[in-house]
Amino acid sequence: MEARHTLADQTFEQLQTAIIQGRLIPGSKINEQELASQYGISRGPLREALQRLEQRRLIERIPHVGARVIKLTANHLHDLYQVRAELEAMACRIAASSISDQQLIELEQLLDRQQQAFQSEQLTSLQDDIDFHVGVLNACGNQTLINTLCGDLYHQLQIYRHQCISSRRPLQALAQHRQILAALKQRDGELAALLMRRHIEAGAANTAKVLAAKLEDFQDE
Amino acid sequence: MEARHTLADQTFEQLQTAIIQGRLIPGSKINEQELASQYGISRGPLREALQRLEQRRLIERIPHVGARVIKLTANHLHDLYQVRAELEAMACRIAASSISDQQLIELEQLLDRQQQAFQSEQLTSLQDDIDFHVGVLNACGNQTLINTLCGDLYHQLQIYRHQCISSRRPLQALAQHRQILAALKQRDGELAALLMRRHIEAGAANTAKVLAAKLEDFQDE
DNA sequence: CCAATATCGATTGTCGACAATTACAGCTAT
DNA sequence: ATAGCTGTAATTGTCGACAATCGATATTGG
Repeated sequence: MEARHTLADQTFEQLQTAIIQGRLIPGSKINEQELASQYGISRGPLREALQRLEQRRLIERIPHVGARVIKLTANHLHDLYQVRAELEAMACRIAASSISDQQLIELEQLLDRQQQAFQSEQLTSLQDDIDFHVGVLNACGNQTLINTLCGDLYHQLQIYRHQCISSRRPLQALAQHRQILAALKQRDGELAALLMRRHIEAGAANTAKVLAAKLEDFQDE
Repeated sequence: MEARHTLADQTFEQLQTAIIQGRLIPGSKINEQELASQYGISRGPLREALQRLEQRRLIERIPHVGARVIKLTANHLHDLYQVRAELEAMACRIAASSISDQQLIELEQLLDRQQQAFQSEQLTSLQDDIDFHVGVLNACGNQTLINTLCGDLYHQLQIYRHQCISSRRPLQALAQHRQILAALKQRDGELAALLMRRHIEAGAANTAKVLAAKLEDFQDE
């Protein structure tokens, strides 16, 4: 509950989750007046929120014309995952030589909790996967790398992952996370990077398949 | 002269160059009222410009407190160049297999023009170096990669590069650019990536050295 | 004399109204 | 009937003023 208690920030967060969850459908136009009164605020803070969404590439704005939610395309998805794989592999390579024993323990505990939660509830959350990746990221210590992934790319990715919930394979993902963690433990950066790249590419292929099916259905535009 | 003719955009551009050129000194506080009247506009558009500068990490804002220009630190510089090297090496790897003959020719012509300009005027512009890198980037075709570098990282880097004009070695840089281009011509992605990484790391070391000297002088805080 | 607190000034956040630009509808002319 | 133009309505950009919050100074109690 990270409260930056300003209306613009709150509205930004709400709009972001609305977009990620698909409540604001991709490609639809955004009316400032309408949204503002809908959220019970003025157009000032709303415009600030919209601008931040634009910088995160969740919406597209044209001066004097307006804002639209971004559309989902196979190309965009491909580009996103390609950059993500490269950067997270890099994070692994760095983290392997800089991660602390404490951080290693925390990551292991995180995976244990997730495995336990899965065995009992049998349902997995998208957040679980993200938590592990963010953990590795933080361990690498490169703030620019962290900002680039957490501040920009992850939010765009979440749109696709939420739209394409897919036949996700949480057990497989969990096993891959354990492999990556083992490599980090052994300070084998190259192996960790390789495993991370494969893990992400598997997820990309999976998401892309579901997206293709979805785009097939909506033959519109 | 890419005109997005809205006051907020114009002000954003002007403020950005002001920061990059060091006219707004790093770490200094920003007064909205003062800046607004200085640019002859209202606080509305100015705040939009400030917010975009914040997203590009050229300034830092705290709610109800205000905005400050970012400070230059050796750590930040290191992180920036590390990510940049990785991403541009990646761009080379992709571009090697996707660049068109036309694009190859244009890059060569660009380098020819730069060499000619250098031989006649004996002075080199920072923009020349950027132009080549952007050219390679565009050739790779990954829009996410392009956005990440051009939209975020480059602007932060330019602050350091402008502050640390350094004993730049334009001839050496030009030669390295030619080597990279040659590798691209031969469709040797791995070689191009390697050369690009070395080229960037050389620039990083150079800039870091100058920055260290600068920080030595300003022993403040 | 120092510390904690209250008050004041300054700065930021928010609002409603006005100006500028665009999109659409209807009309005219070919 | 369609292409181009024109006027109007709707939407976005901009402004000035008000409200909320923070930092610094002054004050009071120990």
